[in-house]
Amino acid sequence: MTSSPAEPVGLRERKKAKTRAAIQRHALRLFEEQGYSATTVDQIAAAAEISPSTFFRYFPTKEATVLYDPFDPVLIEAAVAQAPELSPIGALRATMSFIREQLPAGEWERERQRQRLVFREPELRSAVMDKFAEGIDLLAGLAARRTGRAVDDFEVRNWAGAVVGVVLAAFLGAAADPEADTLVVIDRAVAHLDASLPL
Amino acid sequence: MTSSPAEPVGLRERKKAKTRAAIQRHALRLFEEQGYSATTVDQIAAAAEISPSTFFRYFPTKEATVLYDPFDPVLIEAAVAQAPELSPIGALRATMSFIREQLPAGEWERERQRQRLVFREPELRSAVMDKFAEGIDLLAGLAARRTGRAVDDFEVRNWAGAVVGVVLAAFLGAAADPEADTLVVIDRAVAHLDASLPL
DNA sequence: AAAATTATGAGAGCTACTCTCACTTGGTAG
DNA sequence: CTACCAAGTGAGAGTAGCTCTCATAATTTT
Repeated sequence: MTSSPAEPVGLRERKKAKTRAAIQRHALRLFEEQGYSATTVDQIAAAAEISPSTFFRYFPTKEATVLYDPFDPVLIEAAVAQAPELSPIGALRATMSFIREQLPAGEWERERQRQRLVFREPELRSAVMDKFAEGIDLLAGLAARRTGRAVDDFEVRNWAGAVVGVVLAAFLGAAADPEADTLVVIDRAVAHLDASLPL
Repeated sequence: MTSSPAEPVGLRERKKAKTRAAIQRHALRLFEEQGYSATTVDQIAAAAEISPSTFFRYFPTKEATVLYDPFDPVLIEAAVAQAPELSPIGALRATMSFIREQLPAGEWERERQRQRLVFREPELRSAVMDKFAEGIDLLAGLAARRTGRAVDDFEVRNWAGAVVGVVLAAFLGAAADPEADTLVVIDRAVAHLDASLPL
């Protein structure tokens, strides 16, 4: 029984991780160069030097190559682990500082590229929206734990919805302006919301 | 003051409207009965007694049969037309009362069915999320006009994001509970937001 | 080194969606 | 009323995403 996504040990595991990374790298590059829908799975497979059928063993769909984010679970963990005396928004903002400090510059640049791609291509944007919906549950859970309220408390859920909405608006704004620093824009947005709708 | 989409005049137009309605009706019925992905376009076409190629002349994609809402533009128009002295949230709430009063009971029941379907099927949910993103622009425009601010004003966009987020959270909650009255739930949510984050 | 496990590739098949072309039907002008 | 034009339709071919199966090759394990 293999364990959780720590670091791959056997040769097999390492090879798999490498193949997965190669597929994603080439996919993102091709999408950037020729656009998302103009790029076929066969092209990605050819670039990554695997067969098309192998592609689908690594990613369930073409769009998963863009949506897949190995840092996601790490961030959630980091958010949960923030000092318990912080308010929900405080914890959120602290997590964002954490990202900025911890993530190597190269990784962050790639992450930005991914974001631009996702918000530019309509097909991908709708897929991402789903993640924002999940975010409501996630945030409600986080806030409930910190404030001692129930997860399905009306005010908690409403608050979580407002936060996600504000972040979404900030993202959409930042995606349009390539100069904008996403994290700064989001921080400003949640700070402003927190000032009038704290929890 | 038109409460329903423009009425077709010629025989041709009427026939087209009828075909479109038939396709959508059969599609929704089949989705309800067998699930969305288990239903093929060919089945829908057969049920509506048209050829598969004709299907795509009426709807660009399979999911469009669920997403297509002829009342959408009517609602937007209604929202814009609300008394100018109302606050943005006031106008929004007034528009919802308007829906309740104007829409025949049967139509509203069908609309609820559509909503349930859309939030249950993951493929459809992500498609709908895109509409919420559009909603931010829409609301920002509405609010900007009513308050005399710019559409890309930071507070206006942030407010619009919060409203959409809160509505989204309410929708997700209402979709889970078949007893809930969607309009009431949404009204409560925006009222609560308005109390602390007015514009 | 043999055996058990697992990754891979080739290929067949399904479905959403696009495009072209010939045919029919509704609207209209003479 | 007829004759013509425009618009709606269906048949069929083709592309791409995605699934499934089966034989082969690679990696562990014994």
